[in-house]
Amino acid sequence: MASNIKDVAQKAGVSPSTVSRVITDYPRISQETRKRVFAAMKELNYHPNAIARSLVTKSSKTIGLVMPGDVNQFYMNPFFPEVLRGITDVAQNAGYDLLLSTSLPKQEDTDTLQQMMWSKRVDGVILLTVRVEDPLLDILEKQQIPVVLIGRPPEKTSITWVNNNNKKAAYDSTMHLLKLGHKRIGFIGGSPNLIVTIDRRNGYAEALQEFGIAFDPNLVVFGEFLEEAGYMGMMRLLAYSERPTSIVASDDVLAFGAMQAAGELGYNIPDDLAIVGFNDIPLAKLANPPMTTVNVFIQKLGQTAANLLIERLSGEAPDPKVIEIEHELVIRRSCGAFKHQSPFSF
Amino acid sequence: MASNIKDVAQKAGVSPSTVSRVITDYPRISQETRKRVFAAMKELNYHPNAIARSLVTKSSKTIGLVMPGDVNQFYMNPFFPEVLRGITDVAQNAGYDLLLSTSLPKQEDTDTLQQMMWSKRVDGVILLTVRVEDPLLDILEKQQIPVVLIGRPPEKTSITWVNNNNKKAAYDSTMHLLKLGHKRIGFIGGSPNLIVTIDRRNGYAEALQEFGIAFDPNLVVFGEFLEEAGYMGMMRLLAYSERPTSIVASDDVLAFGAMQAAGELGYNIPDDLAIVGFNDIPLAKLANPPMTTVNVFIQKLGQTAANLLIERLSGEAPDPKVIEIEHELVIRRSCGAFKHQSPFSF
DNA sequence: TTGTAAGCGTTATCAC
DNA sequence: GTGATAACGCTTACAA
Repeated sequence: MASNIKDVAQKAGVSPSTVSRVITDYPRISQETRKRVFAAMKELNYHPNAIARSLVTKSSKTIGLVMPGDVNQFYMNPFFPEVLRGITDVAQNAGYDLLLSTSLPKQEDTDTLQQMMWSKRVDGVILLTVRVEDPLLDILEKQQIPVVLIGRPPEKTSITWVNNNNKKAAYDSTMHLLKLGHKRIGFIGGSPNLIVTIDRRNGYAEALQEFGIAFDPNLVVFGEFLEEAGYMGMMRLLAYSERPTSIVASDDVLAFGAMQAAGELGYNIPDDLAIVGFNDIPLAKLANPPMTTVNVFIQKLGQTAANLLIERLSGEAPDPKVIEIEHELVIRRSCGAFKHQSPFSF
Repeated sequence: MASNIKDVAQKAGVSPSTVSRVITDYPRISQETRKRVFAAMKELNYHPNAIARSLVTKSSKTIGLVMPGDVNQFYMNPFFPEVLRGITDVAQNAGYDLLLSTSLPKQEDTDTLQQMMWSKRVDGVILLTVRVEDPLLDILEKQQIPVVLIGRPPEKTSITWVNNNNKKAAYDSTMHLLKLGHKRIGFIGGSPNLIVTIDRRNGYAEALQEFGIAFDPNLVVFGEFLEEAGYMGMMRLLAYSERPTSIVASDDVLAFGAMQAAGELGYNIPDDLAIVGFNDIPLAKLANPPMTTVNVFIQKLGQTAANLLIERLSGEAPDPKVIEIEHELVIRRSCGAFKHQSPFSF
């Protein structure tokens, strides 16, 4: 059933190499034979075997995607589809496919990465987030193939990465609350073993310090990047004897959970409790009240990472690069700065 | 740098075939040589070339994922990460990786599918949703490799598919509103060129009919599966001279948009306007008020599809199969049935 | 402009 | 238990 290049060659009355040349758009080939070859390909319903081609060209035109730790949980945060959107966008225009490598629950993700890097199934890898003391980084140092990180590696490395200035971003949103007059500001962080969480916490702390407000560990909680964590975190903060008047959540999903908890417990947002989120997910503007949040341009993060990787793969830009994606505080009603605003413009 | 099976063989003092046998866990091999081979592999930092292996075994241990039409938009709906979660879960346990094929914007997705199916890069394909008169189905009929559909194909086909009973599900949620006394029920549908949208609309219509309520086309709107569409759709329905007292939205994201519009325009939910959504996305319970919605067990949809495909790939279950995933109406406050309920239990 | 032949790194078949 | 050797389907010098 499945025909190969030899069949086509025979039917077209040419050699396999000629067929190969037609497939790969080799210029010096006569229109006549090209036409004959195409006809034969069509007649035999021929489709090139990408595997065989990869074996000889040593390129799979595929980008590997790796997420450390619990993949399941990573998928659940709206960050994932958004960053994937950016990566896909660039990849498809450059003719690359995407391989999601799925490590077994028991298997170390380091093994998965190793396999991916050495198996020749991908030309390059994008690592989607970075943990504190991430063992994957050691592997990446001895990279076998080009790698781009989304997120900040903990130390100086020779790896290319793209990231927001998360510290500054959290600083900005905290500062926004401080300027609105808040003195007791809580922080609800995501997974504490992710660098991004640490950076945002530090930005929060720095803003407080700049306002001469003592850092109170009882006002800081961490969880996973899930609604539940925001809900529970808010509970804890509100139960504190010196409860906060506002919250910096390091993720919109956390902020949603926090808003729900606050609402249930009889607090009005933003009057009793101002909340600022992170990421500006599509539903943020539909929250009640619409959520003030930091847009970190996730899609651009993905696009930039994919672009950097593809540049490397094309032989350009061999040096490790660092690119910072901008962020922007999107002020809506949950922080009390506005009273009304429609989420859509006509 | 990169070593191959020959290098390992040489270093271990055995033949390449023996090394291959060690790699593939061939039983009849002496512990002695096995140990020597492993040592050599480690010393040379050898990793098998998956491409070369695929070429001869004719299997890539990879499942292809295809979504028709605008990939970008598909990613944006929470359905995507959730179904992917289910697929990943099963795939990783069976040792399969996932390939996201990204068709160029201009390129027909039929071409992309063809390429994927013939290029030998994937062993099977999961098609993530089905359009009305989907041209991809014609291609799938002449399947080259096993395929599983998520969603209902429009006619009798010889393809394996898994789906919710979307008609029944919409019937159930509409019936719920009817039993609460609603007579004017609006329908906000997603993309009208998707089978799932049509099925849900039909279930809605059937319930009305059963209650002897005339179908009013002015109470039915369609859009994309995005917040904006729900917002705009709601506007249109509320502007109607005989405005609805309740809404069946065929997606939670649409319902969010609809709730936002209603709120802005001064309607109280559920008192002035009851709303029922679809999918039970994580944020549904955090809506204000918490959203009544149909849980369609998206993750299970993905798991089942992956399982069916992998069964086929393992040589089992060669006949086309159809599996229906259950659904469940999750009653929260947006339809007025309850007044209060906490989204989390302790 | 086209053909011949070697080789990409494996596994499978058949010996021994 | 282990080793030669021939594929797998393609690209790419090198020749013509």
